[in-house]
Amino acid sequence: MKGSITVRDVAKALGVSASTVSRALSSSELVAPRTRQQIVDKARELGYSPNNAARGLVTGRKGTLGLVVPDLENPYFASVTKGVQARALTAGYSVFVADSDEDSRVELELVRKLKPQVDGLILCSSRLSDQDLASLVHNTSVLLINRRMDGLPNITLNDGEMVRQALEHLHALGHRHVGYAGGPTGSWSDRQRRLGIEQAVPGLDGLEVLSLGSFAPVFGGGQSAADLAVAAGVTAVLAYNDLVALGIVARLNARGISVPDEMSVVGIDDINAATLVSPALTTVRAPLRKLGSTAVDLLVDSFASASVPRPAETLPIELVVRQSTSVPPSSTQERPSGNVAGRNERKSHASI
Amino acid sequence: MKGSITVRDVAKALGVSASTVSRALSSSELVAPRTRQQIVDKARELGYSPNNAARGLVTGRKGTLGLVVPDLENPYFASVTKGVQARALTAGYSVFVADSDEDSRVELELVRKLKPQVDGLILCSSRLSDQDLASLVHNTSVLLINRRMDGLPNITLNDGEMVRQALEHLHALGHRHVGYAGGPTGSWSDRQRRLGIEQAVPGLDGLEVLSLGSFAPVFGGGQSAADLAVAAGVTAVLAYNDLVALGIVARLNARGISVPDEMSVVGIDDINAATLVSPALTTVRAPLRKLGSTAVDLLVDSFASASVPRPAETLPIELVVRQSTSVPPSSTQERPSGNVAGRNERKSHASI
DNA sequence: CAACGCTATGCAAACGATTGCAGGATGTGA
DNA sequence: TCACATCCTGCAATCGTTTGCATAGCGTTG
Repeated sequence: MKGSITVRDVAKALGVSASTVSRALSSSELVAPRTRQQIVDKARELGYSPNNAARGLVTGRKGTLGLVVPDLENPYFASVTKGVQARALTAGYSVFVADSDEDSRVELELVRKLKPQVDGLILCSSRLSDQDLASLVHNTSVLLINRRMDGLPNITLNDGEMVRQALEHLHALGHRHVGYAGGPTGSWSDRQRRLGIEQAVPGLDGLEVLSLGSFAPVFGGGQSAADLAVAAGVTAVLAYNDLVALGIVARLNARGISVPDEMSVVGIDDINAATLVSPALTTVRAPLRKLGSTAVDLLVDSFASASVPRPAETLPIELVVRQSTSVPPSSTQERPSGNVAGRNERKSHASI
Repeated sequence: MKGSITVRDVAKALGVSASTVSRALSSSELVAPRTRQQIVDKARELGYSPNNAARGLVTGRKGTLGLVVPDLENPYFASVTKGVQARALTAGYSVFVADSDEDSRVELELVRKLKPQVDGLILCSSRLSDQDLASLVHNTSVLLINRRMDGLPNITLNDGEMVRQALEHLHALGHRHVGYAGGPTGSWSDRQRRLGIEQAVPGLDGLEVLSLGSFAPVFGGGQSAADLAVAAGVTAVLAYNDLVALGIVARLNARGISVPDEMSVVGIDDINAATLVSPALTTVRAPLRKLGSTAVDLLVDSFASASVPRPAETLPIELVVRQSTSVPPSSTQERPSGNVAGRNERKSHASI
């Protein structure tokens, strides 16, 4: 900060002017090749690195991006952040990371604070209301992850395809009575997934999907969901995400119910922890890092051609079969906890 | 960004000079109360917000901090990052987060790039060589987490106390033959822990601690360590961190060796995943978020009184007993895999 | 009433990089 | 050898803010 190397220092060391140094390091064609090489070498030798603030002052381009996530400790967002960070680095941006702690008021404050400091803002699974979101559009480039809003560039996962692949897998194993441990109310992704379930069920002969309710998207949420699944008498559970699935598995284990012999469990996301537990979790892999890196690409593209927003992008996903799913217990075998909840009469229909 | 309001706009609107506006909005006492009120009102009315880049250019204070971690997806660093972020927010700083991907060359590049953009840099578990690190000291305020270097403010966990509490716990349960699944060679923390083991063992009657080797601080590292532990014939393993411990537990489970009945396992850190598995991990809790928030405090303090560096700080830790530890199997009971490795003859001595 | 002191304000020079414009060096062709 | 085009390079202004210095205005006091 104090005695840091400036473009002038490099210039003086070579007996050229500051402007030549500046040109040599950016718009390469306007300077003689030999001079340029000398400058580049000298700059590296002196450890020169441009002062972004000063550059931003004249160009308007600040070289920074902002990323707001609900919870850095959630492995989902950690992976997305990692993807954003890596891609931003190669694209020449530094990134401000902010954690809203799942609080929309904090998120709004963060966005306000970050806005004037960045070239663009990435909002991941934003908890902001539509109108708050809309008020940002005017002065800033914003990109949404896991949320859609007209006029804003965004990127989402194919939620419908995720649940379809999971259900197909369970159906193929022979399961006909499946519970869905849903995500938080108001979650855009959860809505998409319930929609996807409704669309997938008719194509899967004899399959019935029962909503177990809405749960916090964390380990504890899964623990509560587990008991409801047992009570409902389903043979398999599809969870909103891996953390919920892990909670379910843990709770079933604790109750002495074997996974997958007595109950199959499928997660979504394929976070790292999915392989750390036993049985390892069958899940639908979401390319989380790619979600982050693509977000950066789209945002940076939108700087160049602000007028032509790319169509909303959807990333491909993939089922990963591990040890938490298997064929259902033979129908003659009695379930330990009994089947108290009346089973839905309708066949081949999701009661979501 | 384009037509944003400047201090000059506010000045013109009131017929005063830009300097007066600047002063009114910062060093409040130098301007007449009435004028100041007018300026403040007008500024708010026009929606003025200062351009941080321009301010940073002249004051040198940029209002930003930089944080470099080896891997954002590692829950350890995710928690530290969360702590840093939260504390920086209340202290009025935005924070650049960068992920070095465990690569010291990448880390050096990141540091170079971040250095001129921030008021201070927090390096967590830096992989940098001492000389690279030393070269940064000159121009920048740097704070080290989990590493000590003379002249640099730093904060570390009490590694010696961590292993001591873990060993005391195992000793109290009756274990006398304990393996240590160590961290990566060259890790400052691992060295401290081995030192701590040597110091703790003499006080624990009859205890013998055997080094199982050095392992990558991840799940896979633990899996390899597990087999060595069984071969060494120990009744308990202390792991370098929770991820290693989880790997050990998983591998033992896979081999049909019961934890904790046949082998006890203790981790370090208490990451979230420690409770997600079964058996839940007994571990030594490290206050990771506090590690991050304290780091910010120390760094910001160092801005004010650069000449008086605070003494190196060490955070308290705490043993958390869960289900992965128990009394050792009775000595008459034969271990499944036999005890092939000759047991160290020395009593009450760590062969670390 | 004059001289002095204090306070509030303006002027202008920075900070470091970029960029339009002008001018110097060089080479080519007549 | 001269004119002219071409290609590099330097000068200087600029971005928005802060801040040392100068000064105008005012009140106070002897």
